[in-house]
Amino acid sequence: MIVIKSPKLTRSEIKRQDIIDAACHAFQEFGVQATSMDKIAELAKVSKRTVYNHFATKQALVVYLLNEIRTRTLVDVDIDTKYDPQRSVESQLLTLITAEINLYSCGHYIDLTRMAFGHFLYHPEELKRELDKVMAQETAFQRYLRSACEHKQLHIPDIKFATDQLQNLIKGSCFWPQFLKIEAPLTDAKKHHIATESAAMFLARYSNNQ
Amino acid sequence: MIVIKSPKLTRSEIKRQDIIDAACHAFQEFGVQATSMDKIAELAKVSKRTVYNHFATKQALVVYLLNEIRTRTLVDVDIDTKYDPQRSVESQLLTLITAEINLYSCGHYIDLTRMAFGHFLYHPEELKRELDKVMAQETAFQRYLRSACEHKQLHIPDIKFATDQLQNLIKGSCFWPQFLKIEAPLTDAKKHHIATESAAMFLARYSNNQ
DNA sequence: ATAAAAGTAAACTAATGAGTGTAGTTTACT
DNA sequence: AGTAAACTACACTCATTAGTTTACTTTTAT
Repeated sequence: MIVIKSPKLTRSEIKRQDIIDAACHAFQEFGVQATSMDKIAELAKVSKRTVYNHFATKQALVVYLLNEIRTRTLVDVDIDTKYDPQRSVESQLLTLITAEINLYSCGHYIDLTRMAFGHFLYHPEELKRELDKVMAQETAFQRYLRSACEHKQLHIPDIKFATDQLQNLIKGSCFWPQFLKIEAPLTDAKKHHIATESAAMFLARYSNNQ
Repeated sequence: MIVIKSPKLTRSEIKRQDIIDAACHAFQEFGVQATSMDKIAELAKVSKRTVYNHFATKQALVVYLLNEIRTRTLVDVDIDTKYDPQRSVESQLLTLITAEINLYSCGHYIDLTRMAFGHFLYHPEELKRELDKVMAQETAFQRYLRSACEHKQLHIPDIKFATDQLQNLIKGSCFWPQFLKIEAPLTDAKKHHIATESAAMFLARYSNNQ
């Protein structure tokens, strides 16, 4: 369960935080639709009126959380994305893949996505808009692959497509099963296995060596 | 939109079918929660009481549809899954992949999954149970890969894992984007491209030749 | 032709949920 | 200490929804 916190202390802000935590928790567990404002007030141990003092409508609360979520999750994106001649491509790719897997595994990412999902599944236009904002930054792989191609370490005719392939390999094992809660969280051993195997398959296809 | 039909003719059965169609349609479009029984009656052009004559509760209607869906979607699974020495592995793999892609692309599959999803996203235990029923039959790839390994055409240490990898490559491009309605339906050219590239990557990793 | 089976419209219950209004209490700040 | 801002409990409105009841009509099958 994700919990959004910041270190301040007035009573009003504490209450507000309690509301946010409760909403976050409940939305993730039961979905937005199935969570009433009364329930949130009860969970936050706050009067219903206070909830409405902080968030004029339920929709406002949902929107606030979704924005908060996007800004909080997009912090970790800046890894080095240039090919480094000192290290093997395989090793560098593994680093990137591992970072991606860890993003998915921290729990936050999944929980947040679950919440966003419940809200957006039947609002595809809104979803697309939000997703486009994210997409702009989701190109760490792409940048690295382009760089490695320029150094003749990889041979990739269509970098966007190859990026998708690699991401599909990872998400299919690390993201979706967790998202659907049909599999237990991955152990480090499994994560490592998936990372090396994904890299191996990708390099088998696109490596320039031999 | 999926429509479940069978060719009979009493008035009662026509009405029943209208209800089922309407429910199917509405559940897929708006989600189960957001669709009221009144709405279904209205869409089916049937009195509310008639809905309740056919389905005692909303839950019963949902359950009926989900079962219907499972049995209807699982028809197409029986393709030949043995390695055929007369044809190349690549060609055979392409056949299987194409069949899988077509399953995802027929629209039915996606729509049905969307509906099931809205229902199951916050009922993980139920989801797992349903999924297990499906899993038992989702091994067409697995059977073929095992067969090809026995004929020394492929070298795969972990067949289950490799199957997942292949399926992830396909689903990531053909299923999830459609499911989320963030991409237009695939053209035949795109489908073919994804199929050949998935096969190419898979074989680059696991082929025994060379 | 007629009776049983199935459909209809419309009014109903009971519950839930979003959001408001109010009168009184607690907290924070000067 | 005193005031404004924020919190509380609680009663309220209004809309929606699952499911029922009733009195009546249409279909179907003998």
